Amino acid sequence: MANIRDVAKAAGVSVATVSRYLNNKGYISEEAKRVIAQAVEELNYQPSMIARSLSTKQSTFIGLIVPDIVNPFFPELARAIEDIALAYGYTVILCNSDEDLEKEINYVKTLQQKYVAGFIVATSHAEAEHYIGLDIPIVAIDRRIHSSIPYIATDNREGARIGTEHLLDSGCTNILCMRGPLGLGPADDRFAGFNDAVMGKNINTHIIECPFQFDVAETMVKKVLAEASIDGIFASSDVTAAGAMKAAYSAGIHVPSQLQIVGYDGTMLASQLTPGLTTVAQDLYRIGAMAARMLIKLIEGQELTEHEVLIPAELLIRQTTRSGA
Amino acid sequence: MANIRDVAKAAGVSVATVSRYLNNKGYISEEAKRVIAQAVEELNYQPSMIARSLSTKQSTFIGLIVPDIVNPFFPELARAIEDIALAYGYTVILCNSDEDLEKEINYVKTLQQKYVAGFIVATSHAEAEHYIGLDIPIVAIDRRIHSSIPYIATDNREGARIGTEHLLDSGCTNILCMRGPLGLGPADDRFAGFNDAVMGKNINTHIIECPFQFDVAETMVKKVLAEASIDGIFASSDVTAAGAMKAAYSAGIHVPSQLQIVGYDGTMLASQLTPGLTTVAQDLYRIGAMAARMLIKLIEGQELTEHEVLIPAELLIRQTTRSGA
DNA sequence: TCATTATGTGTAACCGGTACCACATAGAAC
DNA sequence: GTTCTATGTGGTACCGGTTACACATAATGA
Repeated sequence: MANIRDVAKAAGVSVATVSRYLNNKGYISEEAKRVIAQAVEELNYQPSMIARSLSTKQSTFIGLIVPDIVNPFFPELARAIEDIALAYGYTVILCNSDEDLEKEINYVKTLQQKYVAGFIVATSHAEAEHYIGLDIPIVAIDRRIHSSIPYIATDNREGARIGTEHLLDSGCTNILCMRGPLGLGPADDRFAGFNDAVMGKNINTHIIECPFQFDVAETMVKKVLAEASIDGIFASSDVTAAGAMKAAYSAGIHVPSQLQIVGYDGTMLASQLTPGLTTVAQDLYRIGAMAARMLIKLIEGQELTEHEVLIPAELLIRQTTRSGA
Repeated sequence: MANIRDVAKAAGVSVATVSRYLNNKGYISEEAKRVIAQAVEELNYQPSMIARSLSTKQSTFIGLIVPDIVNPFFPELARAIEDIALAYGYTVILCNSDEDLEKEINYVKTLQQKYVAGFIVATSHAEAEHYIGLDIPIVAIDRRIHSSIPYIATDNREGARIGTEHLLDSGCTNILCMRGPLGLGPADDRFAGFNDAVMGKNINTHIIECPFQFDVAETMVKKVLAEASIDGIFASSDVTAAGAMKAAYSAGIHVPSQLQIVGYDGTMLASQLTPGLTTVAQDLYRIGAMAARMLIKLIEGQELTEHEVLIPAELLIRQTTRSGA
């Protein structure tokens, strides 16, 4: 592969001129532009990003840290981030942390060695120290890491309130709330939103804490349905809602006539279930895209206009609730 | 950040010695090891992979090109690849091609500039020229690119045969085959497997060509169900099977008592549907992991023992077919 | 007319590693 | 005693870019 000196020689100019040409920096005559362009063409020259990175100490890699890309919540985020990154000339490095702090720290370290320009982090365990010390731009998605780190998420509390309200409007009076893990920001927020909705109303509520896992959700809900009479479920993710649907099916309980279910996230999964899952949709693409844009701004030294952004959620009424049937 | 010269100075040795120490190459005295290790520790030194890459013209980046990470087939692959890559010290760059040739070529170009060590490609359009000319290791997943490029996939023909056979065994006699796009390797193979199974049997078959998209599948199946009497569907992906389930539900056709459905892929989606989707499972993790291992072998200059690997598929019987009900 | 500024280009140090080569020493082999 | 080999270390060119600085020349302003 040709390098910049080959191009300079072929064009009959110095490497500095070629470099200026490539970066649109400083003065270059039209004539120089012409001959360089021709040389670049002839040699099929492509500048080495590695060499450029070494010299400028900058790079065009963005590290994306997610708990597990297999969770349907994350591919949509990743997709958005990748789209924006591509548009701005960045590439995305995929990291699965498995919610494992050590793995996460390790990743950050490794990627620093590789001069990543910044991180988008969709996982965290309050152990913010590992991030705030870094002199690399970071944007947090979904879960807040630290007040100093820009943060983008859905307005989970309001979203959960809307979703629960929908169950209420559809006539549910015995509601099971499948809240997410205690201490996990978004899960806590959604639970708060659920409470906002039922508070003061004459509603029987059952609360269970359930991880964002299909199997566990199915098992837990099966048990609850056997013991209590429930006519509505607010699940704090689509995956756990899917588990609840399965449990209802096994128990011979018809959805939505006997039991109504509202999920959360608005992933593909929700739309592909039968019956279609009514869900509180996060605008995942918008969140991802916005995070990517913010990160790139930070990387390129621009000021952020907003430090924390809450995106409104939208209720997608489908067939697991009666108004959608 | 400290560099290798700082370490050398602190340890009172030359950079060459430090470099040898870091790479476990050549002779180093125990004493030298000790002082260098100490200096590394003190300075919290981390070698720059960028500089190393520039010098060695190698890197530890693997480019993963998929059509769309949002398709539930790919996250599981990506996950496996990432796991293996991490274990061997590589990092994965995520690229969504959208089946767009230009985008794909562009990606390859960009990543070459960034010195990726190799590609794992899960997308292709027979336009293999863009890959075979590259002097970078490539491994193809799922879809064959060219005979010169190592290829790993499920034994789709046999998998489809097993899946179809299962419908036959469960008593279906009017079977709809939702084949994937014509000309797409795995889709053609699966269709061949379907034919292998029904050939010579006294079965009515209906064939439709259906892209791997939920909505399209739902619409197409709705139409077929309205016009013909079908008691079994072989879908060549879980996503399209999910679409078929939805169509049956809308038409008031009960699964599996009136209509049995077999999907293909064995993604999470299949297990999360209600009723659970009987599906021909690809061992996605194994495929991804194997592809990653093969690629790393190639990158590191080792010989490949196998050039093409077909992984057997496994039938997962769940509740959309009667033997699983 | 002379100083100043805008325009244009080249030289070479630098980013942080790698690795070739020279060189030193010590023990083994002859 | 000399040669050979194994062991250990250092100097420095090189990878392919960027950019500070020096140095031109032409145009502008006082």
